[in-house]
Amino acid sequence: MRVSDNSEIRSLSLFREMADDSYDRLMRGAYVQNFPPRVDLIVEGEVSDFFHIVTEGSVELFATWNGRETTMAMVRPVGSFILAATIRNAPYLMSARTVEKSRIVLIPSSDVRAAFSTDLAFSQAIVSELATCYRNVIKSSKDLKLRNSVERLANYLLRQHCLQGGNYELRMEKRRLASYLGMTPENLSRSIKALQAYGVEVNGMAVTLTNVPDLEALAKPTPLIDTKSG
Amino acid sequence: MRVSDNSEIRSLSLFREMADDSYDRLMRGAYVQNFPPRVDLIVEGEVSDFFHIVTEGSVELFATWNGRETTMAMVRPVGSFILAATIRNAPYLMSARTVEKSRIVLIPSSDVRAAFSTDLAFSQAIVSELATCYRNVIKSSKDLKLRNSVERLANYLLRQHCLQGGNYELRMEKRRLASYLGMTPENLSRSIKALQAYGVEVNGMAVTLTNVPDLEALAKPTPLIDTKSG
DNA sequence: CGTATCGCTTGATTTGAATCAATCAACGGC
DNA sequence: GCCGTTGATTGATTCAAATCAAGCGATACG
Repeated sequence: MRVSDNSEIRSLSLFREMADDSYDRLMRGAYVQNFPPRVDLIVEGEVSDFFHIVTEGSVELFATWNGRETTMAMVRPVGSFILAATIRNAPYLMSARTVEKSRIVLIPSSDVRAAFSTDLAFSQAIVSELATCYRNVIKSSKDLKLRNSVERLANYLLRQHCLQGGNYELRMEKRRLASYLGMTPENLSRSIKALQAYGVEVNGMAVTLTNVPDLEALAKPTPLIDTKSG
Repeated sequence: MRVSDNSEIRSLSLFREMADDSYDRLMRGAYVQNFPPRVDLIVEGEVSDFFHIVTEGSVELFATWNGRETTMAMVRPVGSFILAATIRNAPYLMSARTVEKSRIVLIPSSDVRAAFSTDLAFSQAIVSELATCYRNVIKSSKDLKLRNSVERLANYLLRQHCLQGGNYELRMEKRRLASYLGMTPENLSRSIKALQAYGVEVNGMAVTLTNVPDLEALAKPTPLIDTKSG
């Protein structure tokens, strides 16, 4: 299948408004690749070769320093990553690895930069995308600096409840969730236990919230932190 | 003075490449205002009316939740803030207040959006600016999640040493610095004391680093966290 | 089928950081 | 010059979270 025929990609807000010829030119150099789980896709510090789009599976973005590692984000279909490094032609700030078997579209960074320097609609879509990403990172910074670990977990569970509805699945291993939320796996276990008093039931990957009002009273969610858009 | 005559602003990377007529049109609706210290310029949650540029003084960006408050950034001449909210026409995620007597240029948000939808050069400059901002926030997120408070302080001191050179000034109150670094004022005091063993001397606002190699050995700075660009 | 592995949980303990409390120094206003 | 306020420091204490250690349960595998 040619990448340019992939309507899933074409309908992404990033590409939706692009002129047909710019889009086709951009996708001419792109290719699709399948990866098994636990494969390193990019390593922080390397210079950006490709812009990545996840069409199947899931990818973990993480960062390391001084032997420590932390999960920064999970990217699921259809989502992209490392747009800013691509645009700036700068080194990646995060590493990426597949969590499950995944299907990734790779678009040469230079093609992305070429397209955005000629196509106004694409340039504007990138502005919009970057502004959204930026605001989302600001939100997680606020989450980290203003809340303790139980509060972060409570708000995370409510956000997922809102996105997935009713009884839902934790869509990542608890160890990864712990790292994403900025705590240890041990502490995540204890935090879950602490939230049982607020109607949180977690069995393996299955989550049930039996008392949303109480949980919200504790979590105090606000759109200025908890509504992730884009 | 007409704002459009202000070459300081014109020479910002954001406006440098703009066509003359777009720039003039954009600045026609702009105005300059002087504020005393401790004035609230914007409050988080409000919808973006103006894009702000600091030409004199300094502005603190901070965020609040549930009665807590944290300093997110300091903006100094010539720097801008709240570009993403302006672009997205979305509520501010942070509040801003003047720290000293400050001179601020205010550009109506709608004018910024109008300019960027017609001027490709401006649109590209915004892409570049947002990508930089985004990467800078990712860096501070990594700083927060991967380092403890002494390590964050040590790296902060080294970054400032690099920017300001030799013996330099802490350009903000210690209480604000503490909040920015994600710790209490008491703990900042203790962290400074702990770094005396690594050649850090702090007298009031004056900082002297007498043993940079040792401090670097402790701090382990990396461009992937500590080189803030833009 | 047993057993090795891995992730999760639980309890005990330590540690880093916040809080509480008191003092001190600098500054501005009267 | 003298308070009153504000920010910085220091010490004592508390608390949240990390670490250490052990056991559990599921899954993979020889």
